[in-house]
Order: sequence, then structure tokens, then C-alpha cells
Amino acid sequence: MAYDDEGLRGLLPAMTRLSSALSRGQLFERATAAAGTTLERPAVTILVILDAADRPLRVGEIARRMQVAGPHATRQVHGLEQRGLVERVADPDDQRARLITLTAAGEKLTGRYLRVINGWFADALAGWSDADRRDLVLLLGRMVDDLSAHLETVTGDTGDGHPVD
Amino acid sequence: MAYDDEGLRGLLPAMTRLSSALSRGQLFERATAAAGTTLERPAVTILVILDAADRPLRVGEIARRMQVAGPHATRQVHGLEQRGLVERVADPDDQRARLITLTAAGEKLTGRYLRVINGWFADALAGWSDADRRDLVLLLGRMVDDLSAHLETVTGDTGDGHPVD
DNA sequence: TATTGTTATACTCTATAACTATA
DNA sequence: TATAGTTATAGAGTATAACAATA
Repeated sequence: MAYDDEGLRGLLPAMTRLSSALSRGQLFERATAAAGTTLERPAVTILVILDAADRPLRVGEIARRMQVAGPHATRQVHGLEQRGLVERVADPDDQRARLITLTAAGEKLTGRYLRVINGWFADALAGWSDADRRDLVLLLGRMVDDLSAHLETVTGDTGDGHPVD
Repeated sequence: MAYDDEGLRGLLPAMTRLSSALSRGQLFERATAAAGTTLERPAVTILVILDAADRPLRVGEIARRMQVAGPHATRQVHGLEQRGLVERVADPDDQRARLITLTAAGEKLTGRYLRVINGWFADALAGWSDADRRDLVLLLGRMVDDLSAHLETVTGDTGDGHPVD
């Protein structure tokens, strides 16, 4: 069967370790401190998403990209607005929607944060060959794409043909 | 500077997406349901750790491998014990310590869970060449190792020369 | 009537502090 | 006095339900 594929042994453990390191390690907390703020992690995630988007995003779109429920994004955006890191204006095309943009202060903070994180990554992988670095980024990106796409196809299915209940 | 390294552009976004997919996506919830249980995610993590360890582990060692604080492991282990999935016996060498082992039921459940997850991974990456699969597992594993090791070296340091406090 | 976002509430995950038992 | 684990409590992160405003 497919799950016996030798080539994939070690993938789940590696991903689990990575997930643990990212979600519970102090990577983000330290980088946040180094960037000079006390923001919570989900708030920083929103800043990075806005920075990468390079255009205003709706609250719902932010929630979708974070893979969280709407109300969670709403709350975090409010906190960022109160700190003057984002602006929230009505969408001229749809008065129900709100468009979120980084302020100058938000851009500056996000830039500092990303430089710290990317610096650590670069240091950690300093001994790697250029080819390995390139392959890692490529393969990791492809894996995330393929994994996300495949999981959509098994929605509502246990993956082994049996109903969940 | 190191963080301008072109070869690493795209690494943080890919890792962030992977982290979101793993921590908030329904991957684990669905696999847990498919394995026929309603266990919480940290409890399943403990089962997988015990399965991989192939020997009894102390509560403290489980916490260390999960990268969580001790009391969290204690509670989860208790939940697993009540369901009959693990056994908790005093360490003969040290009466303070407790050794945790999978019961037969625990092993069976863990096996079902891992088969489901690994099956999904294999299906998602079915179109990959053997070489790419092998490279992914290798590079991902190395990255986690190097990243973990490097982050230890910057403990108590902001990464830019300033003390955290 | 459907959609965007918000408010209110509750649950899951995890941490810190205080404690017990053994070393 | 130090260590392994536990109990109690608190906080961060996220979800669901009910609602408001606009489409």
C-alpha cells in the first residue's frame, strides 16, 4: 500500500518536529522581542500576511490565509489598529467589507521582524550548499501545495473509504 | 547581509503555511476520527512519541520531546491512562519517576492513526519522483536539525546583539 | 435572502506557581 | 537540598453562535 512507501519514512516525524519547533519553540517570541514589540503571535502573522500581499486585504481574506475563523481575525486586527500598526477603512466597492493596510509604523515593524527571522534562518543554514538551499525551498513549497490540495479532496472522507462515524 | 540571501526567499512563507496547515488544518482531527477515537491532539502526539521510542518513557522525557511544560504532559498522560491506552508504572530505579508505555489497545490505535496519515502523505506526493521524495525527507530533516541547533545558540540573545531584556 | 464583519461566549492548548514524594 | 511528578490556576489561541449592516 502507498503508506508503506519507503521514500516517505521520516517525513511525518520531521514535519512534527518542525511544527513543534515553530509553534511552541521560542522562535517567534524572540524575534518579536528583537523587533521591539510585545505583540501576540497571531497579530504578527497578520502583519506578515499584509506585508506579503502588497495590497489591502479584507478581514475575511486575512482569516482565510491564516486558516482561522473570522472572529479571530477581527479581534487581532482591532488590536493592531489600536496600536497604530494597521488601518481599517471601508471598501469603496462594498460597504460591508473592510480593507486592512499596514501603516508606516506597521511596515517598519514588520520589516525588522522579517529581517531577524530570515537572518536566523540564513545563519542556521549557513553551511548548506546553494543547491541544497534551493532544493529545500522548492521541495518544501511543492509539498505544502500538494498536501493542501490533496487534503481538500479528502474533505468529508476518512481517507480509507470508511465513513468517520 | 545574510538575510538578503536569495536562496532563502520563500522559505519562511512555506514554513508558515506548513505550520498553519499542520496546527489549524483538519489533518490531525480527520486522521484521529479515521483511526476511530476522539482523543485530543496532544494526546495523540504522546501516543506517536511512545510508538516511535520503542521503550518506556518518563513523563519528563515525553514533555521534553513535545517541547511542552511538565504539567501539560502529566495531564495528557492521565487522560490516556484513563482510556486504557497507556500504562503508568513506577520506575524501579527511581521511585520518583513514572515510566509510560503503550498498552496493546494504545499500540493498535496508534498504528491505525499513522497508517491513515502516512497514506494521505503518500497520496499527496504520488506524482513525485523517487529522487524528489528522498531529497525532501533528507533536506527537511536536516533543516529541522540545523534550525533547532542554531536556535539553541541564540538563546538569551535577540539575534542582533541586543539582550532580550 | 446571502454575505461581511462583529460581539459574546466557550473550549483547547499550554504555562507558571505551589506542593508532594523521593533522592 | 535537588529532582520527578502532580495539582491548581491562569493565559493565549481559536471556534461557534447570534447578531448587525449591507448587498
